[in-house]
Amino acid sequence: MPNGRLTPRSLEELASHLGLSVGTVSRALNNRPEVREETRDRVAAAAKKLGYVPNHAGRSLRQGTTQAIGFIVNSDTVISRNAAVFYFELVNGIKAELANHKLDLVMFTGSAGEDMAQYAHRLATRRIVDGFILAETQPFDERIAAICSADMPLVSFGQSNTPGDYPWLDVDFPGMARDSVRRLHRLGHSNIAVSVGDMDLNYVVNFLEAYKEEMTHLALPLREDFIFKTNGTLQEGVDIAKRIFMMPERPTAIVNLLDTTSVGIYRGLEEIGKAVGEDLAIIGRVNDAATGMLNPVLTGYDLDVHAIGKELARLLISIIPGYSYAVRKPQANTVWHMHFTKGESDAAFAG
Amino acid sequence: MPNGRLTPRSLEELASHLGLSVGTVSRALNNRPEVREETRDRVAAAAKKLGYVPNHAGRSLRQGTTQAIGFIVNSDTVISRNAAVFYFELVNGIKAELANHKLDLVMFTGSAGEDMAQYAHRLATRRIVDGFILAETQPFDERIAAICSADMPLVSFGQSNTPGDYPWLDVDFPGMARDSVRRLHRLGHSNIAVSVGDMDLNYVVNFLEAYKEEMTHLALPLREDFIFKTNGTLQEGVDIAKRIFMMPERPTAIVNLLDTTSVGIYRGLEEIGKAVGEDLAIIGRVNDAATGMLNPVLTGYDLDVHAIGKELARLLISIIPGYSYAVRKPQANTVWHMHFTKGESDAAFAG
DNA sequence: CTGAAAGCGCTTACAG
DNA sequence: CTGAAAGCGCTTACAG
Repeated sequence: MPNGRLTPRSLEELASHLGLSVGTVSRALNNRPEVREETRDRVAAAAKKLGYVPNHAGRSLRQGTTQAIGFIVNSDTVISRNAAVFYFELVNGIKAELANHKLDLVMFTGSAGEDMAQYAHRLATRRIVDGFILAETQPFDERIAAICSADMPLVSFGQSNTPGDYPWLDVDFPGMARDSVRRLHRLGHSNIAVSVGDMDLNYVVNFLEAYKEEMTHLALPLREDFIFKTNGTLQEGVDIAKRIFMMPERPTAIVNLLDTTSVGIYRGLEEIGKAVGEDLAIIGRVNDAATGMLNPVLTGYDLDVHAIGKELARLLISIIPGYSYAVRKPQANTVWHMHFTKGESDAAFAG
Repeated sequence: MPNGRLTPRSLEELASHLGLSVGTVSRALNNRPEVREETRDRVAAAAKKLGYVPNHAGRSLRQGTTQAIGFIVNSDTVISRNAAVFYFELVNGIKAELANHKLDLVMFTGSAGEDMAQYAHRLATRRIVDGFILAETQPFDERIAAICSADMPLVSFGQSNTPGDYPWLDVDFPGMARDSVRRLHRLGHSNIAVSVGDMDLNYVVNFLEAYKEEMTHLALPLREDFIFKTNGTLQEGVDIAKRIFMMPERPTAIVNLLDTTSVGIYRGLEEIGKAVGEDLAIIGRVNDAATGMLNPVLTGYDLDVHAIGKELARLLISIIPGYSYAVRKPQANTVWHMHFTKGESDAAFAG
């Protein structure tokens, strides 16, 4: 290589080192059938030994493809900071699947004060990746419009009302709301409260809607003061517990959408000397890291986040042109069901 | 645009739409002084209206630059999952600074079973970004060698013994260890324990080393069973608390490197009916999300993570060729001091 | 002030 | 089976 460098910076350098043309070297590296086996081996050995890696921009420009997938997530709100662990796990799942197709994952985090729609548009039109997985969908989500209008393959994690030709995968949070209300109702509870997070997020809206529907359907009291809105901090959970026991007609059960709220409520009840279960039945999201240590054991719903990541990646691959070899029938619009575990926090109504 | 598309896919399309040459349009978009103001305005208006964004591969290939920075972090270990929130906040800080230079940030997360050195080598040689910020350095870190050998600008968050021409920023965890031991010693404690995380990480090693040095220096007992190693789960913190009170000659104080360990110890002490402070003095990492709710208030050290992110970005920019306009004297090798807050968890030795 | 042309590093029809 | 050449979308000396 020039000036004593070990690693070739271009095919040109590698080719001249081998006494071959760039075309042949390129074909060899890409395992084209037409190249002689001996040549292929020689090229592969040299590339490996010298540490040659194709220049990304060159390949990308020529092929119109980048061999990478983008994952877009916000990083500024309190909600997403609580969700940080969740997203790291999701990313691991996505990567596990992408690795089968030699695709890389890059993560784009939007931050405070940034116009996410504009950011998404820039990412999409720059063609920096071959497709996007988009998290934290909103009821109307301009990021989706931006990506679709750039004709980029897209899978959204969470539904949205924004129209477009993209598959989504959504967790069945409405099912969690309905089942929880029914279960508590069967246990004799009528005054069933709910706590939710940021109402800008589509899944939060849907969860709350399902709660209301089920309460109405069972002719249970639907009261504004039984609906607690939080930003997902522990402290808010503590406060909810305390507030509940200052209400003249208080809820005897609560369903929490966010795991941190459940943890906070446990703590709040302890502070005011009330018992989880007997004094307030709780159903929530179960999750080793956050609620795994709660005592009594939290009754609720958990998710195999890693598996969700893999499925999102599969969905995306199925719609990226050029990966049709990998296409099982594109299973658009997947509803992902949650897994219920009976714990000790949902005692029967004490009367 | 061809076939009714609104957004031009190339300069060529935009230029012919405007009746100009690609060269002129390119110069106008890049605000070159030589283009006539009227032309520049006309081009800018059309680009904005039609939503033109330059193709990334084309620009990158020509300029040899990508206008993006990479942030590399692991995502598989328990430690990093605890650190997820930390890294999201760090990323926000990095982005805030990069935005001043019109640089994007992309995050690369390594996952289980992946050879990180190989991954780093691939990223670096592919020239997918203009420089890297590397987190979670190890005492010997092959990722650093891989990036340096590809001549990519690099800043490491945390020192490493791996040689190379790169600046680092390291938090003064050794200072935390020394100061904590001294403080507890002044309060009358001799049996001072310590808890640490993954010994593969450089900062953990350095923290422990400093603890040992200070204990030795003050002629305090340096015992293997006073050193607790954890993976950073709450449960391990709980267990540490319980184990301590089963020891024949037990520590009367402990310094925790990980915030989750402090939270776990509080909980463990409560379970066995011991009091934070009186029964066991605790100094730890203070951090709103994890330890903000502890009662009594945790004495310890906190970090302005957002500011660290900004500083890392500044360091990196100062060494990227072409950004010399932004160079304040490159302040390599920054030791970042922690901020101490007196709480209520470090009571004096009770005798 | 603008246009025509070269060239960044690849891949891939097209010849041979 | 291999080489020579075109072209992906940009930027930038070089002319005019």
